[in-house]
Amino acid sequence: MAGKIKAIRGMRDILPPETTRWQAVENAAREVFRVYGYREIRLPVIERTELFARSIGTETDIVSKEMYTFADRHGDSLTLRPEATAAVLRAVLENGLDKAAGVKKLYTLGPMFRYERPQKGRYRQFHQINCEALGSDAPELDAEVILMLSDILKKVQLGASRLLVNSLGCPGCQAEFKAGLSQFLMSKEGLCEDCQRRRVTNPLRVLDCKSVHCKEILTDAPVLKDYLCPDCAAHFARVLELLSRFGVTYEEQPRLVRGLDYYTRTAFEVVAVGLGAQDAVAGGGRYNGLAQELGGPELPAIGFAIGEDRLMEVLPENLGQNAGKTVFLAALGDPAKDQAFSLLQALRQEGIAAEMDFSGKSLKAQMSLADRLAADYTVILGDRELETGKANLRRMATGDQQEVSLSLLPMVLAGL
RNA sequence: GUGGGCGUAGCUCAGACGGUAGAGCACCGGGUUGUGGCCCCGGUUGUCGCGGGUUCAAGUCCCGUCGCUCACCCCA
Repeated sequence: MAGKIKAIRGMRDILPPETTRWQAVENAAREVFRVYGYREIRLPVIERTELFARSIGTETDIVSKEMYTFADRHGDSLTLRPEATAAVLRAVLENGLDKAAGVKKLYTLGPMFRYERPQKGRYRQFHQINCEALGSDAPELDAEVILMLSDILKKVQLGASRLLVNSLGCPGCQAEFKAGLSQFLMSKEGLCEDCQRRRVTNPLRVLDCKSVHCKEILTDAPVLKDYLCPDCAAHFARVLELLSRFGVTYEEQPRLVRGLDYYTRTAFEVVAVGLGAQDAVAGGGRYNGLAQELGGPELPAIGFAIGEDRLMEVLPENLGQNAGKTVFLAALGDPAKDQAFSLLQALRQEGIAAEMDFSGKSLKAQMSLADRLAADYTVILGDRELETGKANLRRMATGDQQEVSLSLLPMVLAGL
């Protein structure tokens, strides 16, 4: 144990049967994306460091202290992606996808990396399901994206959760709010150390400080909603109206600002109960200025990320475990084994999950194995069966057994 | 980066005052010369995280170290 090489800190193996649940979630997401017109994009997990620095914001925790950054052999500074949006946008601009007609709807799945101290629901390599809709500032799109997220979460049977929404305004009103907030914060004593720094560098971040003392001070801080310009206010109202119309329950959360600098207007988060401190299973928002920030054209967009690792923690244990039937072939003696192997392949070609033992176990041991593999049926094949041309077909749940002609077995099993 | 808890068999864990390592589960075999799940019997598995110290003797005490975990922070 001492000398064995282990997975590195904050990274882990996801093993069966757990992987079945992951597949169920990913399949559900793909299906929902399909009906909403989203298509998959696959991206590198490494990008130039500058991409993230410019998009996420140098003052954010992600960029300032959580990135896996290293120099490659040519001395270029590269970073394991801490999130997907910047990379999606880079790919869109680089490949000219933004020039296509209509709203560009993309999704992507995969690992992200952040160098943080691991804890429950927080890993250094974690997995996200991401979607991005680019090319429209219409509030209907905001609503659609949130509805789609809601559909996915419903489909995977997420239990108790809350949807928090807020509007961060456009650069215009957000700047005004920041100024007002800044003034307010500067006039206050006793903010925590972090917030004293943040009130200068990024006053919005102070709003979701967890310190009870800071929260107290913030109770009569200016509220973003009061600062929204008419356009932003109307946009937000329309989004909320649509959510209500489709029966999505949400909570307005005026303190929700999120950790990335690029968000504008709609921001939202889904928190699950029973997850401990890291309870956000999904989060997202609009990022109208990001494309230009990255040297592209004006390209209003909105997206979200689902944290798969966290989501798994609260989903039903048996998610996706309703596989089709399994057949086990128990063979006695070499001639029967040989025959069984042919049958094994015949069943598999029919799409039936079939297994047998190659090691020459006793029938008892093979039955036991069939049981542990959760076989629904076991075919027993020995010299006697080879002679009569009929195998014993045993239904494991009941123990009922019947003789079936060997040549008919694949057909009979397919029909069960 | 900061704090708390914990590191004993593949897994979950027990090991009062230091005396030379156990249980359950799992796994393999037998009870049934060709029939699983229950039951019974037998068997395999450990550098007691690592290093050092105290001691006749350390899983047990002390120091250090590494790892895991939860929380702060932050976020998916």
